[in-house]
Amino acid sequence: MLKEERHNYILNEVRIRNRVLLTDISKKLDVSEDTIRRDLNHLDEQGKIKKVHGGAISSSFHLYSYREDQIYAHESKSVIAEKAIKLIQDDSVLLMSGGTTNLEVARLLPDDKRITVFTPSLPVAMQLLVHPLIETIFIGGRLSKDAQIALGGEAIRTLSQLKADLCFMGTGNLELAAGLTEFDWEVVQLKKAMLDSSKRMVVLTISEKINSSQRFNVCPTSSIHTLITELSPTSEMLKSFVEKGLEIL
Amino acid sequence: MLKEERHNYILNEVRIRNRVLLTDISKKLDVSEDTIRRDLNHLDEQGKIKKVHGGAISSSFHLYSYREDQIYAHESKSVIAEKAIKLIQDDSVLLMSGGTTNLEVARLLPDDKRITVFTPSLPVAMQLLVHPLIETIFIGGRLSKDAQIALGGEAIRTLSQLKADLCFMGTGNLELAAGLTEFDWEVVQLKKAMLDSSKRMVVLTISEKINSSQRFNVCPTSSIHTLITELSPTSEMLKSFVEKGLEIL
DNA sequence: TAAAATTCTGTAAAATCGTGCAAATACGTT
DNA sequence: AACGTATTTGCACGATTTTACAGAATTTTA
Repeated sequence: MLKEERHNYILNEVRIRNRVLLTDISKKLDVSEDTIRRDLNHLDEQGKIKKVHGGAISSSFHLYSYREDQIYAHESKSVIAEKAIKLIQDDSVLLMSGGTTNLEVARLLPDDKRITVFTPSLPVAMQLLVHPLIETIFIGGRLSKDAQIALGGEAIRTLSQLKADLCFMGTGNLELAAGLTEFDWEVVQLKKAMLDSSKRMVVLTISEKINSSQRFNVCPTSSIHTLITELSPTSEMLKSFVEKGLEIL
Repeated sequence: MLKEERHNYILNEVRIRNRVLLTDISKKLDVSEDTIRRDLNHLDEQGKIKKVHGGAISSSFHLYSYREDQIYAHESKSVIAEKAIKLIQDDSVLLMSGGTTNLEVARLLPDDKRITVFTPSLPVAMQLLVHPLIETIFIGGRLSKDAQIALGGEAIRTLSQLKADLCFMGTGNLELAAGLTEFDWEVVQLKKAMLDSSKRMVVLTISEKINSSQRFNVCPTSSIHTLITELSPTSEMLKSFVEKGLEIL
Protein backbone atom coordinates (compact mmCIF):
# COMPACT_ATOMS: atom_id res chain seq x y z
CA MET A 1 0.00 0.00 0.00
CA LEU A 2 1.29 3.40 -1.02
CA LYS A 3 1.87 6.11 1.51
CA GLU A 4 -0.35 8.48 -0.43
CA GLU A 5 -3.16 5.94 -0.34
CA ARG A 6 -2.97 5.81 3.41
CA HIS A 7 -3.03 9.57 3.49
CA ASN A 8 -6.09 9.70 1.30
CA TYR A 9 -7.78 7.07 3.41
CA ILE A 10 -7.04 8.98 6.59
CA LEU A 11 -8.21 12.30 5.16
CA ASN A 12 -11.37 10.62 4.01
CA GLU A 13 -12.06 9.12 7.40
CA VAL A 14 -11.42 12.43 9.11
CA ARG A 15 -13.69 14.22 6.69
CA ILE A 16 -16.50 11.77 7.24
CA ARG A 17 -16.22 10.99 10.91
CA ASN A 18 -14.36 14.08 12.04
CA ARG A 19 -12.00 11.88 14.00
CA VAL A 20 -9.80 8.83 13.71
CA LEU A 21 -8.09 6.59 16.21
CA LEU A 22 -4.49 5.73 15.53
CA THR A 23 -4.90 2.11 16.55
CA ASP A 24 -7.99 1.71 14.38
CA ILE A 25 -6.23 2.82 11.23
CA SER A 26 -3.20 0.74 12.04
CA LYS A 27 -5.34 -2.38 12.32
CA LYS A 28 -7.56 -1.50 9.36
CA LEU A 29 -4.69 -0.85 6.95
CA ASP A 30 -2.45 -3.48 8.52
CA VAL A 31 0.62 -1.33 9.06
CA SER A 32 2.48 -0.52 12.25
CA GLU A 33 1.26 2.19 14.57
CA ASP A 34 4.53 4.02 14.07
CA THR A 35 3.84 4.40 10.40
CA ILE A 36 0.35 5.74 10.98
CA ARG A 37 1.74 8.09 13.59
CA ARG A 38 4.20 9.40 11.04
CA ASP A 39 1.34 9.77 8.55
CA LEU A 40 -0.77 11.71 11.02
CA ASN A 41 2.11 13.99 11.95
CA HIS A 42 2.82 14.57 8.30
CA LEU A 43 -0.77 15.48 7.51
CA ASP A 44 -0.88 17.71 10.55
CA GLU A 45 2.17 19.64 9.37
CA GLN A 46 0.30 20.26 6.15
CA GLY A 47 -2.68 21.53 8.11
CA LYS A 48 -4.95 18.87 6.64
CA ILE A 49 -5.87 17.38 10.00
CA LYS A 50 -5.21 18.10 13.63
CA LYS A 51 -3.11 15.49 15.40
CA VAL A 52 -4.19 14.75 18.93
CA HIS A 53 -3.17 12.23 21.54
CA GLY A 54 -4.35 8.87 20.30
CA GLY A 55 -5.40 9.89 16.82
CA ALA A 56 -6.49 12.95 14.86
CA ILE A 57 -9.50 15.18 14.32
CA SER A 58 -10.72 17.45 11.57
CA SER A 59 -8.86 20.71 11.44
CA SER A 60 -11.45 22.94 9.83
CA PHE A 61 -15.14 22.36 10.01
CA HIS A 62 -17.39 20.77 12.55
CA LEU A 63 -20.75 20.00 11.05
CA TYR A 64 -20.48 16.27 11.31
CA SER A 65 -18.90 16.37 14.71
CA TYR A 66 -18.12 13.29 16.61
CA ARG A 67 -20.35 11.98 19.36
CA GLU A 68 -20.23 8.67 21.12
CA ASP A 69 -23.68 7.69 19.95
CA GLN A 70 -22.84 8.43 16.35
CA ILE A 71 -20.11 5.87 16.11
CA TYR A 72 -22.67 3.10 16.11
CA ALA A 73 -24.92 5.03 13.74
CA HIS A 74 -22.11 5.15 11.21
CA GLU A 75 -22.16 1.38 10.88
CA SER A 76 -25.85 1.50 10.07
CA LYS A 77 -25.32 4.18 7.50
CA SER A 78 -22.81 2.04 5.67
CA VAL A 79 -25.35 -0.74 5.46
CA ILE A 80 -27.94 1.67 4.09
CA ALA A 81 -25.47 3.09 1.58
CA GLU A 82 -24.63 -0.38 0.29
CA LYS A 83 -28.29 -1.12 -0.31
CA ALA A 84 -28.85 2.23 -2.01
CA ILE A 85 -25.92 1.80 -4.36
CA LYS A 86 -27.43 -1.43 -5.70
CA LEU A 87 -30.33 0.62 -7.08
CA ILE A 88 -28.10 2.72 -9.29
CA GLN A 89 -27.93 1.70 -12.92
CA ASP A 90 -25.13 2.67 -15.25
CA ASP A 91 -25.61 5.90 -17.19
CA SER A 92 -28.47 7.02 -14.98
CA VAL A 93 -28.99 10.47 -13.51
CA LEU A 94 -29.01 10.67 -9.75
CA LEU A 95 -30.09 13.41 -7.39
CA MET A 96 -28.61 13.34 -3.91
CA SER A 97 -29.51 15.47 -0.90
CA GLY A 98 -27.11 16.16 1.93
CA GLY A 99 -26.59 14.43 5.23
CA THR A 100 -24.21 11.82 6.52
CA THR A 101 -26.01 8.88 4.96
CA ASN A 102 -25.72 10.33 1.48
CA LEU A 103 -22.12 11.18 2.22
CA GLU A 104 -21.59 7.53 2.96
CA VAL A 105 -23.24 6.63 -0.34
CA ALA A 106 -20.90 9.01 -2.14
CA ARG A 107 -17.93 7.50 -0.37
CA LEU A 108 -18.83 3.89 -1.12
CA LEU A 109 -19.80 4.32 -4.77
CA PRO A 110 -17.73 1.94 -6.90
CA ASP A 111 -15.15 3.56 -9.12
CA ASP A 112 -16.32 1.78 -12.24
CA LYS A 113 -19.86 3.13 -12.21
CA ARG A 114 -20.51 5.75 -14.86
CA ILE A 115 -23.31 8.06 -13.70
CA THR A 116 -24.28 11.71 -13.47
CA VAL A 117 -25.04 13.08 -10.03
CA PHE A 118 -26.72 16.37 -9.13
CA THR A 119 -26.36 17.56 -5.56
CA PRO A 120 -26.69 20.75 -3.52
CA SER A 121 -24.45 19.32 -0.77
CA LEU A 122 -20.87 20.52 -0.48
CA PRO A 123 -19.48 17.47 1.35
CA VAL A 124 -21.27 15.06 -0.98
CA ALA A 125 -19.94 16.88 -4.05
CA MET A 126 -16.44 16.86 -2.61
CA GLN A 127 -16.66 13.15 -2.06
CA LEU A 128 -18.06 12.44 -5.52
CA LEU A 129 -15.10 14.12 -7.16
CA VAL A 130 -12.90 11.30 -5.93
CA HIS A 131 -14.55 8.87 -8.33
CA PRO A 132 -13.04 9.07 -11.80
CA LEU A 133 -16.10 8.18 -13.87
CA ILE A 134 -18.79 10.11 -12.04
CA GLU A 135 -19.90 13.41 -13.49
CA THR A 136 -20.88 15.73 -10.68
CA ILE A 137 -23.06 18.80 -11.07
CA PHE A 138 -23.39 21.11 -8.12
CA ILE A 139 -26.74 22.79 -7.62
CA GLY A 140 -25.63 26.28 -6.66
CA GLY A 141 -27.18 28.81 -4.33
CA ARG A 142 -26.82 30.42 -0.93
CA LEU A 143 -25.00 28.03 1.35
CA SER A 144 -26.33 27.04 4.72
CA LYS A 145 -23.57 27.01 7.33
CA ASP A 146 -25.33 24.31 9.32
CA ALA A 147 -26.16 21.82 6.64
CA GLN A 148 -23.47 22.78 4.13
CA ILE A 149 -26.01 22.67 1.33
CA ALA A 150 -27.20 25.21 -1.18
CA LEU A 151 -30.65 26.62 -0.47
CA GLY A 152 -32.91 29.32 -1.84
CA GLY A 153 -34.42 30.33 -5.14
CA GLU A 154 -31.35 29.74 -7.22
CA ALA A 155 -31.08 26.09 -6.17
CA ILE A 156 -34.80 25.50 -6.63
CA ARG A 157 -34.73 27.09 -10.06
CA THR A 158 -31.93 24.77 -11.12
CA LEU A 159 -33.84 21.77 -9.84
CA SER A 160 -36.91 22.77 -11.84
CA GLN A 161 -34.96 22.15 -15.05
CA LEU A 162 -34.15 18.60 -14.08
CA LYS A 163 -35.77 15.16 -14.06
CA ALA A 164 -33.52 12.59 -12.42
CA ASP A 165 -34.01 8.84 -12.60
CA LEU A 166 -33.46 8.44 -8.91
CA CYS A 167 -33.42 10.70 -5.86
CA PHE A 168 -31.61 9.69 -2.69
CA MET A 169 -33.15 11.72 0.08
CA GLY A 170 -31.42 11.59 3.42
CA THR A 171 -33.62 12.62 6.29
CA GLY A 172 -33.84 12.72 10.01
CA ASN A 173 -37.61 12.69 10.16
CA LEU A 174 -40.04 10.18 8.78
CA GLU A 175 -43.38 9.31 10.26
CA LEU A 176 -46.26 7.32 8.87
CA ALA A 177 -48.99 9.92 9.26
CA ALA A 178 -46.96 13.12 8.91
CA GLY A 179 -44.77 11.81 6.11
CA LEU A 180 -41.43 13.49 5.51
CA THR A 181 -40.92 16.58 7.66
CA GLU A 182 -38.19 19.14 8.29
CA PHE A 183 -37.31 21.71 10.90
CA ASP A 184 -36.08 24.38 8.50
CA TRP A 185 -38.54 26.03 6.14
CA GLU A 186 -35.96 26.61 3.43
CA VAL A 187 -34.86 23.00 3.53
CA VAL A 188 -38.49 22.02 3.06
CA GLN A 189 -38.68 24.12 -0.10
CA LEU A 190 -35.53 22.52 -1.44
CA LYS A 191 -36.64 18.98 -0.71
CA LYS A 192 -40.01 19.59 -2.30
CA ALA A 193 -38.24 20.77 -5.42
CA MET A 194 -36.05 17.66 -5.33
CA LEU A 195 -39.12 15.48 -5.12
CA ASP A 196 -40.62 17.16 -8.17
CA SER A 197 -37.38 16.74 -10.08
CA SER A 198 -37.09 12.99 -9.86
CA LYS A 199 -38.94 9.95 -11.15
CA ARG A 200 -38.29 7.77 -8.14
CA MET A 201 -37.94 8.97 -4.58
CA VAL A 202 -35.74 6.86 -2.30
CA VAL A 203 -35.61 7.86 1.36
CA LEU A 204 -32.52 6.81 3.31
CA THR A 205 -32.78 6.84 7.08
CA ILE A 206 -31.61 4.91 10.09
CA SER A 207 -34.38 3.23 12.02
CA GLU A 208 -33.93 5.38 15.10
CA LYS A 209 -35.02 8.43 13.09
CA ILE A 210 -38.26 6.77 12.04
CA ASN A 211 -41.43 7.90 13.78
CA SER A 212 -40.15 11.35 14.59
CA SER A 213 -41.54 14.46 12.96
CA GLN A 214 -40.81 18.17 12.67
CA ARG A 215 -42.99 21.18 12.22
CA PHE A 216 -42.93 21.55 8.42
CA ASN A 217 -44.14 19.01 5.92
CA VAL A 218 -42.16 18.04 2.81
CA CYS A 219 -44.41 15.33 1.42
CA PRO A 220 -46.79 12.60 2.55
CA THR A 221 -45.56 9.05 2.97
CA SER A 222 -47.36 8.07 -0.20
CA SER A 223 -45.05 10.24 -2.31
CA ILE A 224 -42.12 8.06 -1.32
CA HIS A 225 -41.46 5.09 -3.57
CA THR A 226 -38.72 3.31 -1.67
CA LEU A 227 -37.49 3.33 1.89
CA ILE A 228 -34.05 2.09 2.86
CA THR A 229 -33.03 1.47 6.45
CA GLU A 230 -30.43 -0.73 8.09
CA LEU A 231 -33.15 -3.15 9.18
CA SER A 232 -34.48 -6.16 7.37
CA PRO A 233 -37.57 -5.44 5.20
CA THR A 234 -39.52 -7.91 7.29
CA SER A 235 -38.87 -5.94 10.46
CA GLU A 236 -41.85 -5.30 12.68
CA MET A 237 -41.12 -1.61 12.82
CA LEU A 238 -41.56 -1.18 9.07
CA LYS A 239 -44.76 -3.17 8.77
CA SER A 240 -47.00 -0.12 8.59
CA PHE A 241 -44.95 1.35 5.79
CA VAL A 242 -45.22 -1.84 3.76
CA GLU A 243 -48.98 -1.63 4.14
CA LYS A 244 -48.87 1.91 2.79
CA GLY A 245 -47.38 0.50 -0.40
CA LEU A 246 -43.73 1.50 0.08
CA GLU A 247 -40.98 -0.70 -1.22
CA ILE A 248 -38.62 -1.50 1.64
CA LEU A 249 -34.98 -2.48 1.19
CA MET B 1 5.58 -3.32 -26.52
CA LEU B 2 5.53 0.30 -27.53
CA LYS B 3 6.12 3.07 -25.07
CA GLU B 4 2.81 4.68 -25.99
CA GLU B 5 1.01 1.42 -25.27
CA ARG B 6 2.53 1.28 -21.83
CA HIS B 7 1.57 4.87 -21.22
CA ASN B 8 -2.00 4.25 -22.21
CA TYR B 9 -2.13 1.16 -20.06
CA ILE B 10 -0.81 3.06 -17.07
CA LEU B 11 -3.15 6.01 -17.55
CA ASN B 12 -6.09 3.68 -17.80
CA GLU B 13 -5.12 1.82 -14.66
CA VAL B 14 -4.75 5.07 -12.77
CA ARG B 15 -8.04 6.33 -14.10
CA ILE B 16 -9.89 3.23 -13.01
CA ARG B 17 -8.11 2.26 -9.82
CA ASN B 18 -6.85 5.67 -8.74
CA ARG B 19 -3.42 4.15 -8.15
CA VAL B 20 -0.75 1.86 -9.54
CA LEU B 21 2.23 0.08 -8.06
CA LEU B 22 5.47 0.27 -10.00
CA THR B 23 6.34 -3.38 -9.40
CA ASP B 24 2.88 -4.51 -10.50
CA ILE B 25 3.10 -2.81 -13.88
CA SER B 26 6.62 -4.04 -14.37
CA LYS B 27 5.54 -7.62 -13.87
CA LYS B 28 2.30 -7.26 -15.77
CA LEU B 29 3.88 -5.72 -18.86
CA ASP B 30 7.10 -7.69 -18.50
CA VAL B 31 9.50 -4.77 -18.71
CA SER B 32 12.12 -3.65 -16.24
CA GLU B 33 11.17 -1.51 -13.27
CA ASP B 34 13.51 1.18 -14.54
CA THR B 35 11.53 1.55 -17.69
CA ILE B 36 8.25 1.84 -15.84
CA ARG B 37 9.86 4.32 -13.51
CA ARG B 38 10.83 6.40 -16.50
CA ASP B 39 7.29 6.10 -17.84
CA LEU B 40 5.78 7.24 -14.57
CA ASN B 41 8.16 10.18 -14.31
CA HIS B 42 7.35 11.14 -17.84
CA LEU B 43 3.60 11.05 -17.26
CA ASP B 44 4.06 13.01 -14.06
CA GLU B 45 5.93 15.77 -15.89
CA GLN B 46 2.96 16.00 -18.21
CA GLY B 47 0.68 16.27 -15.20
CA LYS B 48 -1.26 13.18 -16.24
CA ILE B 49 -0.56 11.32 -13.02
CA LYS B 50 1.18 11.99 -9.75
CA LYS B 51 4.31 9.94 -9.21
CA VAL B 52 4.85 8.82 -5.65
CA HIS B 53 7.29 6.55 -3.89
CA GLY B 54 6.49 3.05 -5.08
CA GLY B 55 4.09 3.92 -7.87
CA ALA B 56 1.68 6.63 -8.88
CA ILE B 57 -1.77 7.94 -8.05
CA SER B 58 -4.38 9.98 -9.80
CA SER B 59 -3.24 13.56 -10.12
CA SER B 60 -6.68 15.05 -9.49
CA PHE B 61 -6.49 13.78 -5.93
CA HIS B 62 -3.73 16.13 -5.24
CA LEU B 63 -4.61 19.55 -6.46
CA TYR B 64 -4.35 21.10 -3.07
CA SER B 65 -1.73 18.77 -1.87
CA TYR B 66 1.71 19.05 -0.54
CA ARG B 67 4.66 19.19 -2.85
CA GLU B 68 8.25 19.89 -1.93
CA ASP B 69 8.38 23.02 -4.02
CA GLN B 70 5.13 24.31 -2.62
CA ILE B 71 6.27 24.54 0.96
CA TYR B 72 7.97 27.83 0.31
CA ALA B 73 5.13 29.00 -1.90
CA HIS B 74 2.70 28.63 0.96
CA GLU B 75 4.45 31.37 2.93
CA SER B 76 4.13 33.70 -0.02
CA LYS B 77 0.46 32.91 -0.41
CA SER B 78 -0.22 33.89 3.18
CA VAL B 79 1.44 37.23 2.57
CA ILE B 80 -0.65 37.75 -0.55
CA ALA B 81 -3.83 36.75 1.27
CA GLU B 82 -3.16 39.25 4.06
CA LYS B 83 -2.75 42.04 1.54
CA ALA B 84 -5.89 41.03 -0.33
CA ILE B 85 -8.02 40.93 2.80
CA LYS B 86 -7.20 44.58 3.52
CA LEU B 87 -9.03 45.53 0.32
CA ILE B 88 -12.30 44.07 1.51
CA GLN B 89 -14.79 46.54 2.93
CA ASP B 90 -17.65 45.59 5.20
CA ASP B 91 -20.94 44.75 3.48
CA SER B 92 -19.30 44.42 0.09
CA VAL B 93 -19.86 41.67 -2.43
CA LEU B 94 -16.84 39.60 -3.32
CA LEU B 95 -16.22 37.15 -6.13
CA MET B 96 -13.49 34.58 -5.59
CA SER B 97 -12.02 32.12 -8.09
CA GLY B 98 -10.40 28.86 -7.06
CA GLY B 99 -6.77 28.01 -6.43
CA THR B 100 -4.62 27.73 -3.36
CA THR B 101 -4.07 31.45 -2.96
CA ASN B 102 -7.79 32.15 -2.73
CA LEU B 103 -8.12 29.22 -0.37
CA GLU B 104 -5.60 30.96 1.83
CA VAL B 105 -7.63 34.17 1.62
CA ALA B 106 -10.73 32.25 2.68
CA ARG B 107 -8.85 30.73 5.56
CA LEU B 108 -7.41 33.99 6.87
CA LEU B 109 -10.55 36.12 6.58
CA PRO B 110 -11.32 37.70 9.96
CA ASP B 111 -14.42 36.39 11.69
CA ASP B 112 -15.85 39.85 12.28
CA LYS B 113 -16.09 40.85 8.64
CA ARG B 114 -19.62 40.86 7.29
CA ILE B 115 -19.50 40.25 3.54
CA THR B 116 -21.16 38.27 0.79
CA VAL B 117 -18.94 35.99 -1.26
CA PHE B 118 -19.73 34.28 -4.55
CA THR B 119 -17.45 31.44 -5.62
CA PRO B 120 -17.45 28.45 -7.99
CA SER B 121 -14.72 26.75 -5.97
CA LEU B 122 -15.62 23.85 -3.71
CA PRO B 123 -12.64 24.12 -1.34
CA VAL B 124 -13.00 27.90 -1.06
CA ALA B 125 -16.72 27.60 -0.30
CA MET B 126 -16.02 24.95 2.31
CA GLN B 127 -13.52 27.20 3.98
CA LEU B 128 -15.79 30.25 3.89
CA LEU B 129 -18.49 28.40 5.80
CA VAL B 130 -16.26 28.41 8.84
CA HIS B 131 -16.73 32.18 9.24
CA PRO B 132 -19.96 33.04 11.06
CA LEU B 133 -20.74 36.39 9.41
CA ILE B 134 -19.84 35.59 5.83
CA GLU B 135 -22.69 34.79 3.49
CA THR B 136 -21.50 32.33 0.90
CA ILE B 137 -23.16 31.70 -2.42
CA PHE B 138 -21.93 28.83 -4.51
CA ILE B 139 -21.96 29.29 -8.25
CA GLY B 140 -23.22 25.90 -9.37
CA GLY B 141 -22.45 23.89 -12.48
CA ARG B 142 -20.58 20.85 -13.71
CA LEU B 143 -17.63 20.24 -11.41
CA SER B 144 -14.11 19.83 -12.70
CA LYS B 145 -12.32 16.99 -10.93
CA ASP B 146 -8.96 18.65 -11.41
CA ALA B 147 -9.69 22.17 -10.28
CA GLN B 148 -12.64 21.36 -8.02
CA ILE B 149 -14.56 24.29 -9.44
CA ALA B 150 -17.88 24.60 -11.26
CA LEU B 151 -17.55 25.18 -14.99
CA GLY B 152 -19.84 25.40 -17.98
CA GLY B 153 -22.91 27.29 -19.06
CA GLU B 154 -24.76 27.06 -15.78
CA ALA B 155 -21.95 28.74 -13.88
CA ILE B 156 -21.49 31.42 -16.52
CA ARG B 157 -25.22 32.12 -16.58
CA THR B 158 -25.23 32.66 -12.84
CA LEU B 159 -22.28 35.02 -13.10
CA SER B 160 -24.06 37.08 -15.74
CA GLN B 161 -26.66 38.08 -13.16
CA LEU B 162 -24.05 39.45 -10.82
CA LYS B 163 -21.94 42.58 -10.35
CA ALA B 164 -19.49 42.17 -7.50
CA ASP B 165 -17.54 45.01 -5.92
CA LEU B 166 -14.33 43.04 -6.01
CA CYS B 167 -13.04 39.95 -7.76
CA PHE B 168 -10.10 37.98 -6.38
CA MET B 169 -8.70 36.05 -9.29
CA GLY B 170 -6.08 33.47 -8.48
CA THR B 171 -3.94 32.50 -11.43
CA GLY B 172 -0.86 30.63 -12.41
CA ASN B 173 -0.21 32.62 -15.53
CA LEU B 174 0.31 36.32 -15.92
CA GLU B 175 2.47 37.96 -18.54
CA LEU B 176 2.76 41.57 -19.56
CA ALA B 177 2.08 41.14 -23.26
CA ALA B 178 -0.19 38.09 -23.21
CA GLY B 179 -2.12 39.21 -20.14
CA LEU B 180 -4.00 36.60 -18.14
CA THR B 181 -3.95 33.17 -19.78
CA GLU B 182 -5.16 29.66 -18.99
CA PHE B 183 -4.49 26.13 -20.15
CA ASP B 184 -8.08 24.95 -20.09
CA TRP B 185 -10.61 26.45 -22.49
CA GLU B 186 -13.53 26.07 -20.13
CA VAL B 187 -11.68 27.78 -17.34
CA VAL B 188 -11.03 30.67 -19.71
CA GLN B 189 -14.75 31.04 -20.31
CA LEU B 190 -15.47 31.05 -16.62
CA LYS B 191 -12.78 33.61 -15.81
CA LYS B 192 -13.97 35.87 -18.60
CA ALA B 193 -17.45 35.76 -17.11
CA MET B 194 -16.00 36.53 -13.68
CA LEU B 195 -14.23 39.54 -15.10
CA ASP B 196 -17.46 40.83 -16.62
CA SER B 197 -19.26 40.34 -13.33
CA SER B 198 -17.09 42.54 -11.17
CA LYS B 199 -16.27 46.22 -10.85
CA ARG B 200 -12.68 45.73 -9.78
CA MET B 201 -10.42 42.90 -10.84
CA VAL B 202 -7.68 41.90 -8.40
CA VAL B 203 -5.20 39.28 -9.55
CA LEU B 204 -3.45 37.26 -6.87
CA THR B 205 -0.29 35.45 -7.88
CA ILE B 206 3.09 34.53 -6.50
CA SER B 207 5.98 36.15 -8.31
CA GLU B 208 7.33 32.91 -9.68
CA LYS B 209 4.16 32.51 -11.75
CA ILE B 210 4.60 35.91 -13.37
CA ASN B 211 5.88 35.98 -16.90
CA SER B 212 4.51 32.60 -17.82
CA SER B 213 1.68 32.16 -20.26
CA GLN B 214 -0.64 29.45 -21.53
CA ARG B 215 -2.34 28.88 -24.84
CA PHE B 216 -5.69 30.59 -24.21
CA ASN B 217 -6.23 34.22 -23.35
CA VAL B 218 -8.57 35.40 -20.58
CA CYS B 219 -7.97 39.13 -20.73
CA PRO B 220 -5.23 41.66 -21.49
CA THR B 221 -3.13 43.09 -18.71
CA SER B 222 -5.01 46.38 -19.05
CA SER B 223 -8.24 44.76 -17.83
CA ILE B 224 -6.65 44.08 -14.47
CA HIS B 225 -7.01 46.84 -11.93
CA THR B 226 -4.85 45.55 -9.11
CA LEU B 227 -2.05 43.02 -8.85
CA ILE B 228 -1.05 41.44 -5.56
CA THR B 229 2.13 39.43 -5.13
CA GLU B 230 4.32 38.61 -2.17
CA LEU B 231 6.91 41.14 -3.39
CA SER B 232 7.19 44.79 -2.53
CA PRO B 233 5.39 47.12 -5.00
CA THR B 234 8.71 48.74 -5.74
CA SER B 235 10.22 45.46 -6.89
CA GLU B 236 12.15 45.54 -10.15
CA MET B 237 10.17 42.62 -11.51
CA LEU B 238 6.87 44.51 -11.33
CA LYS B 239 8.14 47.71 -12.88
CA SER B 240 6.66 47.03 -16.28
CA PHE B 241 3.24 46.38 -14.75
CA VAL B 242 3.33 49.70 -12.90
CA GLU B 243 4.03 51.40 -16.20
CA LYS B 244 0.98 49.70 -17.66
CA GLY B 245 -1.10 51.48 -15.05
CA LEU B 246 -1.73 48.58 -12.66
CA GLU B 247 -2.01 49.18 -8.97
CA ILE B 248 0.47 46.95 -7.17
CA LEU B 249 0.15 45.82 -3.59
C1' DT C 1 -0.02 8.26 42.46
C1' DA C 2 0.41 4.12 39.78
C1' DA C 3 -0.78 1.66 35.71
C1' DA C 4 -1.80 1.91 30.99
C1' DA C 5 -1.59 3.96 26.77
C1' DT C 6 0.72 6.81 23.72
C1' DT C 7 4.67 9.26 21.93
C1' DC C 8 9.47 10.08 20.89
C1' DT C 9 14.10 8.71 19.48
C1' DG C 10 17.32 5.95 17.40
C1' DT C 11 18.43 1.98 14.48
C1' DA C 12 18.60 -1.38 11.01
C1' DA C 13 16.66 -3.79 7.13
C1' DA C 14 14.19 -3.58 3.03
C1' DA C 15 12.38 -1.29 -0.80
C1' DT C 16 12.76 2.22 -4.01
C1' DC C 17 15.11 5.84 -6.54
C1' DG C 18 18.48 8.35 -9.52
C1' DT C 19 22.45 8.20 -12.38
C1' DG C 20 25.78 6.62 -15.55
C1' DC C 21 26.65 3.38 -19.03
C1' DA C 22 26.38 0.05 -22.68
C1' DA C 23 23.68 -2.81 -25.77
C1' DA C 24 19.83 -2.96 -28.78
C1' DT C 25 16.72 -0.86 -31.79
C1' DA C 26 14.71 2.58 -34.84
C1' DC C 27 15.32 6.31 -38.07
C1' DG C 28 17.08 9.18 -41.67
C1' DT C 29 20.67 10.07 -45.04
C1' DT C 30 23.93 9.02 -48.38
C1' DA D 1 23.13 -1.50 -48.24
C1' DA D 2 25.99 1.30 -45.18
C1' DC D 3 26.56 4.72 -41.99
C1' DG D 4 25.78 8.03 -38.24
C1' DT D 5 22.49 9.63 -34.91
C1' DA D 6 18.87 9.42 -31.62
C1' DT D 7 15.88 6.75 -28.72
C1' DT D 8 14.91 3.10 -25.81
C1' DT D 9 15.93 -0.32 -22.62
C1' DG D 10 18.23 -3.09 -18.99
C1' DC D 11 21.78 -3.33 -15.56
C1' DA D 12 24.91 -1.86 -11.78
C1' DC D 13 25.66 0.79 -7.73
C1' DG D 14 25.38 4.25 -4.34
C1' DA D 15 21.86 7.32 -2.23
C1' DT D 16 17.46 7.97 -0.33
C1' DT D 17 13.02 6.73 1.57
C1' DT D 18 10.13 3.92 4.03
C1' DT D 19 9.11 0.92 7.54
C1' DA D 20 9.09 -1.92 11.83
C1' DC D 21 11.06 -2.68 16.15
C1' DA D 22 12.95 -1.51 20.75
C1' DG D 23 13.45 1.18 24.78
C1' DA D 24 12.98 5.54 27.19
C1' DA D 25 10.02 9.51 27.99
C1' DT D 26 5.61 11.49 28.25
C1' DT D 27 0.65 11.84 28.66
C1' DT D 28 -3.71 10.02 29.96
C1' DT D 29 -6.68 7.49 32.95
C1' DA D 30 -8.43 5.50 37.05
